Amino acid sequence: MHKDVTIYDLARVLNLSTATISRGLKNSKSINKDTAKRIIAKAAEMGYRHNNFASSLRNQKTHTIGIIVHELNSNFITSVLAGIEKITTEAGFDLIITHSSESCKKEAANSLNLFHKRVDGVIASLSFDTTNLDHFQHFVDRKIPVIFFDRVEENSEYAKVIIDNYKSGYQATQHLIEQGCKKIVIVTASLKRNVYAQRFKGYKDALFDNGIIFDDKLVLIKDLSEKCGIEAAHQILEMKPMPDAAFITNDFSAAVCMKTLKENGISIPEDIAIVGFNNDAISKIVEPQLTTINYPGIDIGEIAARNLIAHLKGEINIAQTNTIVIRSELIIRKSSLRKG
Amino acid sequence: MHKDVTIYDLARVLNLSTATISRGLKNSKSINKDTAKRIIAKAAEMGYRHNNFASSLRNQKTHTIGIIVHELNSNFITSVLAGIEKITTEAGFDLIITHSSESCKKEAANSLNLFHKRVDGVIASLSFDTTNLDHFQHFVDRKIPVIFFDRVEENSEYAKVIIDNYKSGYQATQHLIEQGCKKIVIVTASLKRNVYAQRFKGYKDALFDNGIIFDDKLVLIKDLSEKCGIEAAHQILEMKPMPDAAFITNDFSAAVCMKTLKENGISIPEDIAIVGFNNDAISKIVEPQLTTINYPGIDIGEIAARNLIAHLKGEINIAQTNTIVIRSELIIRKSSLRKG
DNA sequence: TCTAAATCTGCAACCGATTGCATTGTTTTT
DNA sequence: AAAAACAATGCAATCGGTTGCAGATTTAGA
Repeated sequence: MHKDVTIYDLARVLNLSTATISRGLKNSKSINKDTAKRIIAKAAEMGYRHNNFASSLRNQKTHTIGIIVHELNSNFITSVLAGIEKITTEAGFDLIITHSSESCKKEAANSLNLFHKRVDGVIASLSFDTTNLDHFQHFVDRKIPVIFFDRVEENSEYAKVIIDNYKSGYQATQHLIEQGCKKIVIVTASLKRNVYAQRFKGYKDALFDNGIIFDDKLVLIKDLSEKCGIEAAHQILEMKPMPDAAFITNDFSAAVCMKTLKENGISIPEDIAIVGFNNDAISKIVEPQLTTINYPGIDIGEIAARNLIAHLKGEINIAQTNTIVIRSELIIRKSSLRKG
Repeated sequence: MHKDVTIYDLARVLNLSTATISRGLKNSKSINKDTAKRIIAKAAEMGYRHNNFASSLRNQKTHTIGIIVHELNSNFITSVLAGIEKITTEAGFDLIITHSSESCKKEAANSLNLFHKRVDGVIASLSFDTTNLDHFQHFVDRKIPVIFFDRVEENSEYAKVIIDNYKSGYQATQHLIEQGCKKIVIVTASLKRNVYAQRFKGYKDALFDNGIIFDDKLVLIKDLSEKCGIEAAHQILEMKPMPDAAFITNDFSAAVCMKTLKENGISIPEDIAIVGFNNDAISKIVEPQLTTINYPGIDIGEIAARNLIAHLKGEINIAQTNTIVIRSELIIRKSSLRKG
């Protein structure tokens, strides 16, 4: 096993100082071009690799951005990651991706881990059961920028990139009403999480604006898992009269729910119209295809990353740009089409 | 913005040497218990955080394991990650997760990045188009252990954790034959990748053992994307006579393919029986539910991580344990059931 | 030819934690 | 009471790269 080659080795072999080597390796303008070329060639020849620790220790910069997400297995999250990667790679930043499996405890552990790894900045989307942001405080104390996306804490001072969940919830509900639906169930998750709270608010307001009386027995708060979809279906089946529409704020749950309903002899959209949320791949595979809300993960990722990096370069201050709202849209498919 | 607290600060405040502080913080036995307690209390009070760089620089160890996977958005991968996390967290290792989006180039970049971050070990699953492992050579040169799982290079010297793809392919095909199928299409991906090559071999041998002549017009090599599922369906529809079974080596593609076939008036499993691979969530949602091969991601992740860590601790040498095979099983659902 | 400016390169301190060895003080043994 | 054993702490070098400043060399200008 050969030991690692260091700039000291290069300095010795090339008969130069470590200062010159260090500068030569990063093409500093104050180094003779030929010298720099020789240094780089010799470094390659000897298999030199830059030591991030030494340089991070010295620079107090890691050129690394930490990501905290609730889960990895959704189209939305992976497209956000793709967007983030595009921008950070261009800017020469590395990523450390962590996921909290919807657990606040794990989220806090990840946050601490990234803190210890001394990331230069953080991009995060909160877990289900996160109710406060104390575990991000260490970043604030050390002036390490944090941007949240999608799942955020609305009244916090942190920068955020989100979609208009209120509008989306309103649109989805309005669409169902326009299809002639009058008794609309909403299946969603903890209203403590902004995304669900806002969608719910949109739902409620759309009902009100159309003169439909809100009924809290039609609100099913669940965890949007597979089990949740099945349970929701059974609860819907037991309601008398049965609702004529369901707004389920997650495509996977919507798919499971639809399937369960169909197994019980219900026709979609004839007996009940369904709208999901996310435009996951599954929404195009279920039968009938699922009406849903599409929102561009890639753009959200790019914008979050771009702002974070601009902040790190001192070009902007994200503490000022508090909230960025990205467009989203209703995609109408068969699961909700009862007219024409 | 306050500067970071270091052991020098603690030493000054407590009137001790940095050596004592360092030892006290990690509860070294050679330190007076009371002193240690004072140190730890003061560290907490002053907001001291351990500097990983300084310590990694000194120790030449990062206590971090790098992960390279092709994609993040599959059940299988996320359960492998869960398994890895369980073990590494217990052992006090951190993870850096990277994904190569099925691109060998990106895989190489990730590998280099992890190398520069000086991970202590690597766990990887190859991308689609990776044809050689040169970009992992730097790890070998520096004696950094690498374990591959699932997507591996069969004839390499690296340690691997895999399932018996040959047996699974054989079982799937045998099952279709037992259902009375005679003309069985296989839809799969590049046969350069071990998993697909082995499944294909199992398919071929099962045909042979049952006296069915292999026909290479029934082999559709694709990329297992959404488009692929649609294309495969159309190719199947055009074959005369139409095949009575399809073994599609990925659940998502199988789902899309089934859907397309159904849209064209084909009944499943009556007209054509379908078997997928992976036991993804989608396999239970499509109609009819999809017969598939299940294999335990969690176990694969745990075993890979356990072996890697044991190697790092010097307990075993993974260079000797060349290949570990994990059980897998056929899960029979409606999509292939033509008999009783 | 002499000075001023420009171009290169080197010196040496620094980033923060670790650890073998030495030192000091305390307790036990004889 | 002196010697030996032990416990607790400190000294100082080390890991590898960076950078302000100074010094050396070359080039340009007068």
